[in-house]
Amino acid sequence: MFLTPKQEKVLNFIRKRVGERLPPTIREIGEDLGFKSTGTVRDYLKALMQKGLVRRMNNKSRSIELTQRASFNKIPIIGTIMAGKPNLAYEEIQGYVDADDLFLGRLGFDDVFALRVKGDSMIDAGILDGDVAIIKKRPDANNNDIVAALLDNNEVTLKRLRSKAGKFHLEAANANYPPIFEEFKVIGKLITVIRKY
Amino acid sequence: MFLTPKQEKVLNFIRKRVGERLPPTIREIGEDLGFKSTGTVRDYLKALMQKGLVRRMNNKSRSIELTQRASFNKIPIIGTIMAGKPNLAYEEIQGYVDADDLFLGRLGFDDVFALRVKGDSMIDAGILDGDVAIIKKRPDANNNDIVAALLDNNEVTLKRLRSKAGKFHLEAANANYPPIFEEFKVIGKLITVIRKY
DNA sequence: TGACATACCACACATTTGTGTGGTACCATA
DNA sequence: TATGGTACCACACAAATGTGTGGTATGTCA
Repeated sequence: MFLTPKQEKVLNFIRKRVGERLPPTIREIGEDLGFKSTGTVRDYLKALMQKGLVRRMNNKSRSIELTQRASFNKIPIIGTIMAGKPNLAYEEIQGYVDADDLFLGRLGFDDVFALRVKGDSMIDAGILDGDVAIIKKRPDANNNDIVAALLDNNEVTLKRLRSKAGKFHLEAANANYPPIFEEFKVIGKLITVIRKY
Repeated sequence: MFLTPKQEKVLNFIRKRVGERLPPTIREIGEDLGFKSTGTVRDYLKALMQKGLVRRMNNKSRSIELTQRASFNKIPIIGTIMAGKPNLAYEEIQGYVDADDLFLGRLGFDDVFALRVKGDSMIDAGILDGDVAIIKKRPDANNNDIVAALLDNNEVTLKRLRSKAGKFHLEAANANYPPIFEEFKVIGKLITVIRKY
């Protein structure tokens, strides 16, 4: 029991539109797929809803939503690098990564900001000069978390938070940098690192 | 000449809605901000359009679009880590990173896929076990690019592409791994690394 | 055969949504 | 004083959009 070819086409059109910008109206779907009746489109939507791929709100224009399962922003994980025999024709897809999720997750943007990393003090943690560090404010940072911290001299630095005998200090991930015991304030916690080549 | 506080509020509401799911209707904007007339909202939209922050289509529901400049998927770069005196109240924003851009750029999804990195063979390039590697197919890979390559034994590996005397081979970024001189086929080029904490 | 799913259409109607005109009020600047 | 921007409202109307009923036709499964 899965999608009929026509249902698949309707779903793909919705995916496309949702991905591009706006979810389509019922008539827009009909136009694209060559249906002359809105009723036809509604029949398809009903089917897709019953199969759990689509959600809608009553009397709201363009309120079609893709469920997790049907969501477009997914990148196939073909294999784990260094092992396995991935098939590039996407026939051996192991699962999906939600692109949005991968990036920011379900966080709002309000308490998230980015810092471009400069320097090599975290190089042993795989954080390189030029990387973008996504930081979440309102820190519930714990021991061993990598945090952005504000130092007394007004510098912001990315370091690992360590506690020793009940007291916190900061550690670089590079033997050339000594630990920091001076006063600091944690301003956020590292949640994601992104590097573009 | 920039935004009045009220205009800012309208823009922020639009940002929020666009980011969440659907661009709002004119009446939805009015409801949220306490305007009793659709005309009021249209006045604001007109102002935002004139300032180049918003685009719309005629007679299309929910067709409000944020322009590049006002786009929501932007994360402020407050400062460069390890230097500068960033103000967390977002008053010293140096620029913006487009979140979409940061992530995949304007690539389609067709020729992009993800691999989860396993192992430590690229650790000196700051690519750690568990990272997600975004790979672009149709490789125009050059010397020194990091590539996903298919080996003769059907394994896929992430390595740096090197040419020596007109011949290509693969190098790990970890002294414990010897270079690979056997046959291989480049299947894609590393364009982005993402790490979630 | 009956029941049920797929695969459509026509068409009326309700509701939502966008458009447009005209108005009031305040404040700054020329 | 006039002009123009900001900051609203009321209300009518048009257009887009969603809802719903009732059809036809085809095929499959029991």
